[in-house]
Amino acid sequence: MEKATTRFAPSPTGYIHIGNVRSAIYPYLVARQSGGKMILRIEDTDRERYVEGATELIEDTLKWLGLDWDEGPIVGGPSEPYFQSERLGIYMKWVQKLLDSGRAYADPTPAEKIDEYRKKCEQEKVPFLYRNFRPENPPKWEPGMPIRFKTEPKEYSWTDAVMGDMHTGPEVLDDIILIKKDGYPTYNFAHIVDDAEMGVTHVMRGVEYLSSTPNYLALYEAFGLERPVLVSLPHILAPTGNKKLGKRDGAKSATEYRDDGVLPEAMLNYLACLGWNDGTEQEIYTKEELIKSFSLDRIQNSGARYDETKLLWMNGQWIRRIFDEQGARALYDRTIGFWPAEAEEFPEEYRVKVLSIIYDRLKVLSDLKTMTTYFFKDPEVDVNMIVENKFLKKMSEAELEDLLKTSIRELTALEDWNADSLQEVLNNLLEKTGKKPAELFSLIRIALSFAPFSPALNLTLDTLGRETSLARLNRAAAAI
RNA sequence: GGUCUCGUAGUAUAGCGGUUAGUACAUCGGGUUUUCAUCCCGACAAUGCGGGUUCGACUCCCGCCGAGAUCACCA
Repeated sequence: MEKATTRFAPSPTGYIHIGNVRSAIYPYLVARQSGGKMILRIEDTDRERYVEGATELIEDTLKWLGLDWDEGPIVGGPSEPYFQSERLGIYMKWVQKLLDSGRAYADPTPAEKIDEYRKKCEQEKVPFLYRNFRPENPPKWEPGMPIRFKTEPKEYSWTDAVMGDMHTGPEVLDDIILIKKDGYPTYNFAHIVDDAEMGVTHVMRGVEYLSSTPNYLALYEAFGLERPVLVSLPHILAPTGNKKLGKRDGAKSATEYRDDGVLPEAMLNYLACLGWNDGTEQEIYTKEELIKSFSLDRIQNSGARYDETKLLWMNGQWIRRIFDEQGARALYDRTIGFWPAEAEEFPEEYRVKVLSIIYDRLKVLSDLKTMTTYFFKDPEVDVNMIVENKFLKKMSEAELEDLLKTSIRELTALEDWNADSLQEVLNNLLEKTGKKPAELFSLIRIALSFAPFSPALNLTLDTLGRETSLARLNRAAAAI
């Protein structure tokens, strides 16, 4: 495969929400698959929408997901600078070529005049094409004047890697603005220049650019540039409605998911497989597997709906996978910052042990905060949880107290306190008391944790330790 | 309105003229000595509509309907 040079070229207008990060993932996969390069370019030509700090947010997101770039901010590269706002001279140089060859012109027409033309067309119900109102004798360009492309109406055919063969007539071509009156280039112009200068082979972007493609084709032609591979990425749709996912739908930033305890592996996996599949029934992919099996022609060509439930399911899968394949310690390293405050006072070994008995219940790492508190702090005794429990409510309070005391006695007698021996004691208790597991175990479980759920009883007892376990059971027995 | 794109279960998708239309999430049952979860088993559930072409159409063609994108000195 030819080495591909791809780029992710976001505008620093705020955080990038998950609907957008997929357009960073696919270029990355293409670049890595071919052994080529991935470029990060910041398209900051709109000074009004520019948001301070947005570039750092973008960089953070990419780094978190493990999408490293070979050229761009921080790492530099042969085509520096990678901020469009610092490349103004380059754009002027390119536009000058067009000015010289008569393929671009300075446009002195005031905005009001343009509005007038547009309204006139609306009234006459004909499409508004600026090229029909081109100034006859454009002046020599001077700062403060926009520069337009002088288009040649004609038909264009091209192949979009996702959408297939495309064809359009001359009616879609117009004299687009190349340089704005503030001296900054438009996206339409700047990305052509930058992609050419940076050797980009695959232009991957959202489908919203599909209809402007003929204008880009005209520009490539005017410059004598070879067309890159054009790739239109369908939108990710909001959970409801048929609109593309956006911040208004509450689309979170990738970093918010990170802060909730979604693993980057899961996020990458989910997003990559939203609207793409390799034809097999595989669901869980590592980054390496994605790089290996990704292909542009298997990208779906209709929008895909964002489904957070599936993301969370996938995150659970990844949590278990890391635990199973890399061990408790590896998963623990990912949980720093997600524990309840009280956990800090306990040794790390203890937290690892807690993690290893509850990890299969986690959907997101922040679940640790609510699910593990009773391992670090004595829970408040709530007798109602015992007497109203569906398995226990048929027993009298005296009976419950007696059952608990019997259990305490047997457990106290146990010298070697470990998961296996505890299970033996519990089994013996079952036999001795003639109770069902649902009854006996529920009672002990609640007396220990006063939580809606907890891990297997012997593991909970073992982790809590002999002293704490017995103290809690006694406390509960006294309260009944 | 012009131009372009899309249309398989609630969701994401497989399929590429002949299948009991497969898989995953979700939902609903059941199982694994308590709960929650994991895991396992099972159930429900789809080719937008109408015409062709063909022995045969989810698949090819046309029309309709529905959805989306775009028509900026925003990207």
